[in-house]
Amino acid sequence: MSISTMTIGKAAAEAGVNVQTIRYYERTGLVPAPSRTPSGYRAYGPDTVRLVRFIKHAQELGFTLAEVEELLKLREDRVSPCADVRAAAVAKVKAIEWKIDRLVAMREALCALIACCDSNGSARSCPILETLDAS
Amino acid sequence: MSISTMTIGKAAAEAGVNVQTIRYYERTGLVPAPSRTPSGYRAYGPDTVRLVRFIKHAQELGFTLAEVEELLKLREDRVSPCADVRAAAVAKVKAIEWKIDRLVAMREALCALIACCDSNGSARSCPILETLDAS
DNA sequence: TTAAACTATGTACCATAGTATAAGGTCAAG
DNA sequence: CTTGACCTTATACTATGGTACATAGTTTAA
Repeated sequence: MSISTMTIGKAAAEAGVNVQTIRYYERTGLVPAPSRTPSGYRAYGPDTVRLVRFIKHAQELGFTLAEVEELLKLREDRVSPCADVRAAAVAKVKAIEWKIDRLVAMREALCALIACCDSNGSARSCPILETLDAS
Repeated sequence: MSISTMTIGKAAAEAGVNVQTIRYYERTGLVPAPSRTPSGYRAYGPDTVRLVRFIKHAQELGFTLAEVEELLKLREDRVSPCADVRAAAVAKVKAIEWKIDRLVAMREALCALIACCDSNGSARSCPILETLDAS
């Protein structure tokens, strides 16, 4: 194990996931297979920790692993013919903006609910369903 | 089937889901069991369609069905002692704001990627991982 | 009045994203 | 030089969110 490489246990701890999760990502091709020590132990550099953290952050935002893979492909392909890559990135931005808009609407609805709760008025119609109803 | 009630097929079509999905939501308690026609057919009013659409919208924003249930409970409980409900709503708002912030960061990263793609410069480091790295 | 198109229940299956377990090999500390 | 904490592969199991299928009853339109 050279300097600045680590075992899977260390990498998993640093990334805040468990060991099996990293192996699962490797199996599915989301995280590249690392080099091995002479005895067969996986030897990870800090990039893998960053990558796994990225995956977790993206998942918390509601991206599936398949979508994360797309995002990662954008990064990898950015040197090659730009047209497709750019289109994919633009599509992702649109999807993200749609999510942001809907989350903002949901926040407004919840804040209205809280305000209504504060003023303790009699129960009228719920602002959540109303706001989210508009597709 | 009275006026303004519909069969499960009609309700599912209006909500844009399939029939089994509504039955699944009923089984899990997410959607209330509707009244039945004499022959045992479920008779839905327009509220169910709205509810199912709400669930689908919330899911698209990355909320799990369990979280959707929480959101719906906020609505139902809003007449009862406000303290807990308010706290739950505030917590949800915080979670939503966290999602918004991260999505904005992700959008910025992707826009930077697009800009870099447009200017067609030589490949430097990827802005996606950098921006999302900050937890 | 009968065939198509719906509905009912119940059970089984699917994809996604892991998590656990078994059976064994490796390494570092006492 | 062994004990315990780590690593290996392989396989099985879990939870979530449905989806499909089998079997049967109902409704509707030609």
